Amino acid sequence: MPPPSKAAKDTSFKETPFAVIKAACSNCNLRELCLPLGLSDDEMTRLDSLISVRKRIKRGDCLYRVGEPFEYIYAIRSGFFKTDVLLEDGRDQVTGFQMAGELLGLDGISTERHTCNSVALEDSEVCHIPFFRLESLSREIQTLQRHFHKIMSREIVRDHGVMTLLGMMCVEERIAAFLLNLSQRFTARGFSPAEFNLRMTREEIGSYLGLKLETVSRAFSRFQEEGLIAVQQRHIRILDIPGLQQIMAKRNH
Amino acid sequence: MPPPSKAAKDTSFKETPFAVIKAACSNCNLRELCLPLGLSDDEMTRLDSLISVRKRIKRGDCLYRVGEPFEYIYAIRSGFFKTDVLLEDGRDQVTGFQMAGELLGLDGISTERHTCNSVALEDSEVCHIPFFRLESLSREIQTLQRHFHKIMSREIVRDHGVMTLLGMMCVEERIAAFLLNLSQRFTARGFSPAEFNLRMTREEIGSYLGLKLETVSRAFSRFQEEGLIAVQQRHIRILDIPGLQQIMAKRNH
DNA sequence: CGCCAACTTGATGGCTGTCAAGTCAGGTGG
DNA sequence: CCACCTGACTTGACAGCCATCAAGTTGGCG
Repeated sequence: MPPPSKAAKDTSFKETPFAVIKAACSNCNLRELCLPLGLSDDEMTRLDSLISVRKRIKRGDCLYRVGEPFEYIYAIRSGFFKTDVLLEDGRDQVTGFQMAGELLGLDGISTERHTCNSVALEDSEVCHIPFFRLESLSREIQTLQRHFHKIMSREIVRDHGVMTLLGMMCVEERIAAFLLNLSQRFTARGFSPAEFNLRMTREEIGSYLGLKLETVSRAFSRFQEEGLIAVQQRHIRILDIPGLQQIMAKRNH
Repeated sequence: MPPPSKAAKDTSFKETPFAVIKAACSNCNLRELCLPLGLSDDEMTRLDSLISVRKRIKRGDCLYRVGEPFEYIYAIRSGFFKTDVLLEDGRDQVTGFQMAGELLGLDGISTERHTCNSVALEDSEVCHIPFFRLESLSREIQTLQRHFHKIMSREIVRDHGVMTLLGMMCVEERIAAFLLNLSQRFTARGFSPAEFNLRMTREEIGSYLGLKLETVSRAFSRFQEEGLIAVQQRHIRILDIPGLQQIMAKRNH
């Protein structure tokens, strides 16, 4: 395998004079979203020194699986993931979609084994952060400790949001919430809030939202008829963000 | 307000010669379930010194509310709580039920404001743990740090479980899962696995499980007809634990 | 060009929500 | 002590939403 370089997937190699930039937090454009948020240059260097491994994950491959020993927290450098859990009878549920700058693997801390599968939905790159060394470092760097705790807490709050979505929202509310959430996260990464490509199938969206794929498809079609969005396969244009927000605000009963 | 003492609610004062035992982790019978797990005597004393306040919460009162500044993590010393979130239109959802030895308030770390309400479902007693001092101490005591991280991670895993429950289980599976979970948690606290009183209404159970109260009631009645449980208002006797487990194991489709 | 996975759309049925009426248990005041 | 009241719970009838089943369409890729 060739050594990974930041520009490996760019078509315009000439625009990147430093083709073999060492991937590091300090020169990562996600540092304001990811773990290093708020660290001084010196502290960031110390965090960098933990991260010995950065790995490519091909679309469809697993980053980790249920039951595997837990050792690393993973930071997504580029790409897109889903996590899912399987019931013994074969049914499975997507528990989240993760994008660049977000952390994977927090579920494994509790039992020191992973409790879900993490699958790349497109070719991706992740930083391996040895968890026990991260704990050591966060005993020394208060800012790092605080930020890590906030990330874990944010995950809990996010899960509560999904629980309310699954517990009391109707189809249209779930889909609107899903689209607005994606839009917001793309925006935070410097992409368009109104136009993006879905990385997941209708079935995966449905699994995440507690719906069947046909129901997801129908909701997209209905939103399109109403002029809220334009859908073409996985390409989404949001035409009326306030309209989507209103769907969630109005009580249907 | 009189200083709380461990025996204050006992009817048999004569059996407790030390009527004003200082409530402390080191003499708390929940220390193996709660935050101090694995600490040495010395370390436990240091944790004790953080916990200046222990407070009674009356049934129906809030421990904290959405939007309040976050300052403490709370350990339940006795009693029973629910957490819930409100949507702007008035709908609300129970996100969890907490019992003795469990922590409350982890949701607040992320934004330093609470994101849910915590309500006592019976007269309860909680230890107030100043979070920022807990962070300091966990920078010094590795065992405490590790255990706190495990508790947060466990909360994430628990939430994933609720998401699968809400996303793909039918009514009977949800109710069976709910009863088995309660049974297991009562057992861990030295109570009967098969017989207990529910602290919450049918409506609160339904809200937690994404169902209406009538649906919960009907499911209880059906389980009773099938000889799986005996229900009388809030008193539950589980007659056939394997039977309940089977409901979750068999794929209905 | 043809295949296949992903997606769309329609028809139908079942589960669970909704509405309504009635029961039960606990607490209060006469 | 009993009547009454209230909140919680149970049960039935019905309806609506979403799952299911089925058939067709689209787009990517070998």
